[in-house]
Amino acid sequence: MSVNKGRPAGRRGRPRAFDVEEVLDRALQVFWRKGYEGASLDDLTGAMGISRPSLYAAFGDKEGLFRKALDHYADGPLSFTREALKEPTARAAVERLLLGAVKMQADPDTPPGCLMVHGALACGEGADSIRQELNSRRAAYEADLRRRLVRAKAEGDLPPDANPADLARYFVTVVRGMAVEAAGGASSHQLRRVVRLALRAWPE
Amino acid sequence: MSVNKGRPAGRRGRPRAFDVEEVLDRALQVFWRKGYEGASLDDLTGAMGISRPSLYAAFGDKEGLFRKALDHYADGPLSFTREALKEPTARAAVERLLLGAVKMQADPDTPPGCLMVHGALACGEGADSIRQELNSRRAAYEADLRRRLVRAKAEGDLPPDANPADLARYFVTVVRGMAVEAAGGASSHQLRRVVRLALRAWPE
DNA sequence: GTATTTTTATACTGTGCAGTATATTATATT
DNA sequence: AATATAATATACTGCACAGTATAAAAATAC
Repeated sequence: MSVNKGRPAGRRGRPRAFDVEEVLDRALQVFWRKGYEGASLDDLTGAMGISRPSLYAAFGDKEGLFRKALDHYADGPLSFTREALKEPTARAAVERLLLGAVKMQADPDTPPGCLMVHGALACGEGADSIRQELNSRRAAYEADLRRRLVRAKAEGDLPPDANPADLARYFVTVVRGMAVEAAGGASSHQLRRVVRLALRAWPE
Repeated sequence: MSVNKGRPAGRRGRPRAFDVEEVLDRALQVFWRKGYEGASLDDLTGAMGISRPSLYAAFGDKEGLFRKALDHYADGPLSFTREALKEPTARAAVERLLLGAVKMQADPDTPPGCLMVHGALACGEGADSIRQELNSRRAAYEADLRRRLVRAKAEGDLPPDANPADLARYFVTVVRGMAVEAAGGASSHQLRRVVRLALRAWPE
């Protein structure tokens, strides 16, 4: 209990015995598997390997911890979305987005499904601010895709009669449906076949 | 408190002061809006207008009540699925299935989304039997659609290279994605545009 | 070495939960 | 009318939960 991992000198007092990013990752796994309200503080502290007061000192409260875990999720498992949208063609971007979603949602090393879908639905009325946060984050991902498709249309990468807003909503709807299926036990093989069919809606 | 609505003679003792189907419908609304674990017994008894012991006497326990509410859901809001599959062509059946799902999920008179999707995700590990029940019920709906598409293929109503299992999974995935979107506030107008695109995957 | 500051360990608090015990009320039977 | 039976109303039980108070431990500052 005297590790003091590369902390800047000048910080007085007893040093933290844990690495914030590491325990955040453990917390993310718990929230991902159980949802916001389904994850109890005993679940969280048990998986994180820290005590309750340590958690509160480092993250504020359960909601603060969840928001930090959400950021961690966006920067880690969900980072493929940013990369996907950089593909040169809209078609390639969407294909990579869908297949990336499959890979993430059915990855055997992480809980099945999607934290944002699971979290938003598995969330009573008491945690309304959490639900709003998740809704707005999901809306932001849809908006990113929509902007990418608007750009594609301007570039002639999509036919003139294509509707970027409708297409974006359709594809994120498929992604969220796959999250439900993955949470129910669907395999990545099955979901890839869903992707293949979903892409047949592509405007040619 | 002495209504005694058409109960068969010979039932001794104080008669029920409530109608079972009616309070079941109230319970369904609560579960639909809040999920299985999110619905407390105070929520339920409050909406149903009956006392706690009456609930336990009539439905066993919370899980028993939920299962009865699920049956009520299948017989009511979800009954359109049986009708949809009776359409003469597979294409018409799927179209009616998707549009019926939109109507149900975005009906302003009922909670948004789908009880089975919401219930399965908003369900901690404590209620594992509930989750399994919902998973198997959802699988049953997918199987119904698959059988309808297998029949269509045998009748020449689908091309020989069409894959009924893949198509069924794809369309139920879209339906579940729409349930997530509806729970997040999507309108029926928006969801109908999703349906229009989803149907472009239809094998011609 | 002593004081100061921050983290940690343990144990607690109040609240909401599902389920139940007890007593009362309303009906049918006799 | 008296009795048996089933449903209701009220209040309770034990438990899990998020959050916290208190004191001990581990580091820096002087």
